[in-house]
Amino acid sequence: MAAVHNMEISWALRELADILEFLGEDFFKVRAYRRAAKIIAGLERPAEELYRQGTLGKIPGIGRNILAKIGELLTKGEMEKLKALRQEVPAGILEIMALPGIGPRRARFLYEQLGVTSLEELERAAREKKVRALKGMGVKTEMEILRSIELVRRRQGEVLLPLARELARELAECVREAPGVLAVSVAGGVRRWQETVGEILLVAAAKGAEPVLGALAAHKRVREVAWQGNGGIRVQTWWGVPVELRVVKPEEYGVALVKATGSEEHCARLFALARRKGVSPEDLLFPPAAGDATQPVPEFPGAPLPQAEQEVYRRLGLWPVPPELREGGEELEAAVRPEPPRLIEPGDIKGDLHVHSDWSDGASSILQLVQRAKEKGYRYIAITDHSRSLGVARGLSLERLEEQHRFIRELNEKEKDFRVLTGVEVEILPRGGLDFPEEVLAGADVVVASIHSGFRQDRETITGRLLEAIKNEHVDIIAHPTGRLLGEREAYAVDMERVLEAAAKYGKILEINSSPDRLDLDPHYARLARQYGVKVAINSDAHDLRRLDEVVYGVAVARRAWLSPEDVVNTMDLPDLLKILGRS
DNA sequence: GCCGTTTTCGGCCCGACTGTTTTCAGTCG
Repeated sequence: MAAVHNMEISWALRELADILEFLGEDFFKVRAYRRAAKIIAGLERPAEELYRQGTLGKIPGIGRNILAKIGELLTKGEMEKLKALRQEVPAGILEIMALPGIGPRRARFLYEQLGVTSLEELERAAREKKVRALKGMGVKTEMEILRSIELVRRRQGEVLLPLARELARELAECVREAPGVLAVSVAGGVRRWQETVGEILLVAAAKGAEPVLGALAAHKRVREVAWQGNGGIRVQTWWGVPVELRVVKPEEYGVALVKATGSEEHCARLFALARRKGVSPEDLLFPPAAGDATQPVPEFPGAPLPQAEQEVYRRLGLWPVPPELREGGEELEAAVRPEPPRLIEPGDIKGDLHVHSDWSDGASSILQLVQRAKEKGYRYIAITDHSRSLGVARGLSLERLEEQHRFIRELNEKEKDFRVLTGVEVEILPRGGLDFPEEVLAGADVVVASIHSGFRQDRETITGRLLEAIKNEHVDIIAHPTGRLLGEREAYAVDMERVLEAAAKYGKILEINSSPDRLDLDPHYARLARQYGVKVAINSDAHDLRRLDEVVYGVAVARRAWLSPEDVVNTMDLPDLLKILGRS
């Protein structure tokens, strides 16, 4: 593992971009840094490796300057320019600039007019009604600022799942290699595939705790030790996520993993059940079996559980409950039944119905996407680039769309056992209606419709736009139905029950968007979808090759919603799928 | 900042929405 993680390089570049933007630097320069940050974050291999090989600078978007800055970070541990700029700009201003509705200009204006350099100071100024007095700002802006600050506060300390998984993987590896460790596993929200987490829990089995605790404390990602003792340690990391490790005696491993993985509710009910059944704590002691330590952070939802943990559930007369279900709902009642539900697994997915290519704002060519889809074992993939009105995403004009569909049809003539579906992600326009005329939509294999504008419209308006799209006979799938961006933007005001009702009536599919910052539908609505008889599609919405793999996050959402393969359209073989899409 | 190869300088990003305003600046996707 590289010493400097790709994420860390990406963060540094992004911070550089933010500061330069605040300072009023040229738009294109700022964008260049942002692009580079995104490119580095999307790399499949450590940038450090590529840098040493001399191939990092060959990637489009990484030019001489940015390459040199990355080099500095890799060799000296910091970027000179970033260090210097940090002196110039108080860190809190970047937080102000990150508020929705506040860009570089307003952040600068607030700073100059009110002298605010942090969220706290801005909040005070807003409460004292000083913001509304400024030129160009009013009561609404002031209220909006207070609301956004509230939102930021609430999500503080929560990170998206992929970041937590990455950190957990590194630290678990380190623990596994510590002396005397028999097994280690991540637990808690990460293991339950919760969408965001506030901490990472690790459980290890070892004869002696001290050397194991010491190994974690000495890890390079660890910033400081919060506490240590009694077989446990809690540390703060440089990535901002606290990590707690519990080291238990080998025979306690299974039950310790159960306790550390389930929600409080799940565990309380589980151990109440044990008492009712007269199962003593001694009856629940199971040491790790051979092979229990193979994968500390499960690679995909539905991965096999450690034997020691399975034994705990079996001893209580239950089938081993998958971590994604351990939320304290009805999973324990369900688990007394002889057969566990057949939850969807990544291997059930036969294709992706929402993918962007370099024809619009994707980074990869159609051929690359097709190649990767085949490698993943898919039978089909739909290329669904943006429609014309989404300018920033280089939305396709009518002519470009037709050209692309011609290209794809020609491609299919050479394909055997694989089908590239023509598609489009068509804008649901702010005033209602769709961005392409009927006859164009009629010509596509898959029409994905979604909202990218007018997020702040009222409930009636937004719901109305979605209902209109659902009623359109050519629309197949509503993508990211609530529009939320985790940690950035709340869902728009939508009456999801009416949307589901309409989707059921018109036979439309709702998406579980697998992007880790969307996960939209969420488990609650995904489950509701099934109750309404609405099928879902688990799509990646990938903008590059690597993100095709994010579909596991969507599968995790579906599992958390108790969905089976038959609830999900892209588990179907092509003929059945085409039938559902009305294209057979 | 990056890129190109009719190149080493000029193009790259644009339309819509929002809140504040009577004509527009700032923000966003």
